Amino acid sequence: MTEGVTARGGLRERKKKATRAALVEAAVRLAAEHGVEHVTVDAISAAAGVSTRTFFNYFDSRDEVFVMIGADSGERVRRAVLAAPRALSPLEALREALAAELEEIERQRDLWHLHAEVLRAAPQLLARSIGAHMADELGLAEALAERIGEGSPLFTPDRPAFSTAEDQRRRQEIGLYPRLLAAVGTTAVRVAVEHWCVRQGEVGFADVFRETFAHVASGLADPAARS
Amino acid sequence: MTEGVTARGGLRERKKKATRAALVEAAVRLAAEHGVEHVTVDAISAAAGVSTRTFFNYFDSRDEVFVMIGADSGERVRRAVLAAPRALSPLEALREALAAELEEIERQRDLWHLHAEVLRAAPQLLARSIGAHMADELGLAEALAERIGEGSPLFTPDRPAFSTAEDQRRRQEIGLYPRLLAAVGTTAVRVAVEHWCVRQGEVGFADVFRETFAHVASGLADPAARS
DNA sequence: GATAATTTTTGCAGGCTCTGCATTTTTGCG
DNA sequence: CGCAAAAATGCAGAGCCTGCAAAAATTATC
Repeated sequence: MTEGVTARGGLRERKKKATRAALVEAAVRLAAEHGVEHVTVDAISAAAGVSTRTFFNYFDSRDEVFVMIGADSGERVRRAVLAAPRALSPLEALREALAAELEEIERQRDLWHLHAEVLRAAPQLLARSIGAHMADELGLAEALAERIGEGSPLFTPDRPAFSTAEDQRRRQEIGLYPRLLAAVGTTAVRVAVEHWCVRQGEVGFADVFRETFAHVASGLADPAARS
Repeated sequence: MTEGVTARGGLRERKKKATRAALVEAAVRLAAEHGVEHVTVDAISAAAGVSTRTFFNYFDSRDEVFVMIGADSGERVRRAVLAAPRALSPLEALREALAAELEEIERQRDLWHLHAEVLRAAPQLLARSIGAHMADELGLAEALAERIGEGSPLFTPDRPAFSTAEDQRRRQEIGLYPRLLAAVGTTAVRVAVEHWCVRQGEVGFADVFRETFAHVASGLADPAARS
């Protein structure tokens, strides 16, 4: 296997991370070559050197292996939102937190580009990817609510992502504004990424990102109607 | 079968609509009773009085039957956007178009409430539902682009929703602003609906909807910082 | 009204996804 | 080394989904 430079945690933990990464990489590589639909769990598992059954010990479904990139993005963004200078408005704080995270992702350019290509050719998976992000959305809304000072500090940085029954209760505690902020923020990121993917090469991502948030901050005023 | 009062189209066409509706209703009813996960395609088909194989002639996947409500919403919204008075800003035009469609949906209250309950208990399906709406998003962006006057009039009201290869090309024709507008608009609707579901009974949906779009129009300014 | 053409339904075979359970292998530790 | 915990594996089985060809239903035509 690949040699883990980071010796954090026991060998057991490192091996699990390695296996997971191997599965993701094998899956994305195979998908880029043969098309997502023609990649079976058997093939992914074989390429990663584990049994088919083991695959399902790591991922709940076949599709999940294609969308599980940046699994810990959510937590970093939440922390950044809470740590942002209080001089920033909520929207600005969110913008900066997301911008920082996107720079982080840019650093793993290659794998991410391959991933983006795979997802772009598979709208069905893109949908599920959005769904995965939606788990983050609720946590992000909580972080924003706490930053704004609304409600009690029920935020705990690392928390299981999905828990239907629990979510229900948590949703009730959060106001409309923080939730809208979180939702629109992630939506803006998605649109920026999509738009940038389409115009790849023409413009830098940072520019697209800034422009997108400028539109949002202006209340989506008609850019054609300059007065 | 149920007697179609509307005699439009041949018997064949009416029967297909009836079968589809029967499948949806059976699915939702069974899901509300036993939980989505425990409803098999066999059970749905049996309850609707058709074979299992026939189910898959109507829906591409088991999940689709749970999210296929308001399938023609997208087209109506697009038409409304194009028909809106030119005095309205793009965001206002979109808001009014969506508001009208939501009123329309409210009219089929019962089935929709059951549906909402089923989806709320199944985040995985909610994700797919969002995905289904995303197909509309692109078409909505086109309609908005045309209304704004940007680019050529490539909008044709009724068009197949999904066509991966084709989408690619269409995306390139649309600017960032219309796409962002479409995405944020549908996101705002989603947040409004979710928030309203959680606070059911406390407030009317129309109020939540107005408040949500007011936030968006204000550029998501901090409502706590009144100056 | 009977027959032909078209569409829809259906059964069936088969592959893939995913789960539970028992077993084997690996790892952590004294 | 030997023992306990954790992970990987094999296997059986349910369920999802897709071609394909035969059967049934609807529409068109005479």
